[in-house]
Amino acid sequence: MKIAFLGTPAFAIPSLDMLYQSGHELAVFTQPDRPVGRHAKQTPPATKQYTLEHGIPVFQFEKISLPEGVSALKEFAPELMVTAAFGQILSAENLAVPKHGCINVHGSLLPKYRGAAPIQWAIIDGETQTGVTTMMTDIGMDTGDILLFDRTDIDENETAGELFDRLSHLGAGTLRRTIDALAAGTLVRTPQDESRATRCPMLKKEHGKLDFTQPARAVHNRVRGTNPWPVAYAMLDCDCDMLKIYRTRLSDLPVGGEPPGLLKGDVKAGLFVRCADAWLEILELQASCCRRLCASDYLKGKFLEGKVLV
RNA sequence: CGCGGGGUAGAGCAGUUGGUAGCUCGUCGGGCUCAUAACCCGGAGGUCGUAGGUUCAAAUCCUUCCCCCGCAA
Repeated sequence: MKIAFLGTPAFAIPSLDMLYQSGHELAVFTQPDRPVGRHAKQTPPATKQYTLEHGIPVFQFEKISLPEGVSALKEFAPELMVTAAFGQILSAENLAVPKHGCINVHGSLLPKYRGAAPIQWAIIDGETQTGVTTMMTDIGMDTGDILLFDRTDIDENETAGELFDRLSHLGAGTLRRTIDALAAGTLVRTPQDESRATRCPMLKKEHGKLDFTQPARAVHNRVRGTNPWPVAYAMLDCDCDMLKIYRTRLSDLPVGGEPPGLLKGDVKAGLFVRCADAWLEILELQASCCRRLCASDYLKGKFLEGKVLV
């Protein structure tokens, strides 16, 4: 089948690869190269790199809904469009191009977690199960009819990055089954139950700010859900240094009347921060001057006992 | 040339009124102990990122370059 694939970051790669390996005629539409890193080096998105390695035509538009993008799409004349973490809103004009319409691969069990960061929010909210849904894209934000889905459990310590990776591969399988059903004419469209719909916002840096007056599990979920981006952080009150916290683990250490944010621990025992109801063990962190370290390494050269995170 | 922090034993750090290096952990050996990741004693391990300069003398002052990291984008 002639398919226009619209996707941008690594999440889209397994789906794109599946389509490529299946022998479909592909063209990839993605975002323009963006400045990345400390020196703002222009970097192509993951999907573009894939196309360059496999000789697939690639088009980059700031907004594919503008006339330029629409005409490029029409020129390719796909029978089907597939989107996976594309990052742009499609117009009715875009959607009208392919006769089979547009299938979106979404990282949640719709209608829950519509929007830009479903995987991270599922973890931040402490969900124990999530999945991938394929749906017919319409004008709304992830509101189209559901086609197929796959469920998966979320591990108690799984990070957003790890879940991202798993769901991207799970989604490739869901997409394959969806396209097979489309080709076989057995695809069933199920409207979303609006009463059960939830929407999640795009993640911003501020979403990584930790609040130790919350229960340890909530803090733990925040840490997991914001790794690898934007990454949970807190301030060391004594020297105003920012600590990024990459990994934590729930702990059953006995609690007394300690204030929230209090740190304790040593090289042997590990590093713990007091949350509303319990101590949370900090496993991996990074200060602004230093590289990322596991807590016991960090404690070799620092003495945090009694200091407070805010 | 956007702002800033940093490169010192295997690891994390201290040491900048210049006088060839210390701490914590690890590691090796010994001891204590019913025993131990606990405790005690001792040892090994560093051309202090690179190149050059100032000086009787540089981890420490000046200059070049390389690399790492936080912020901002």
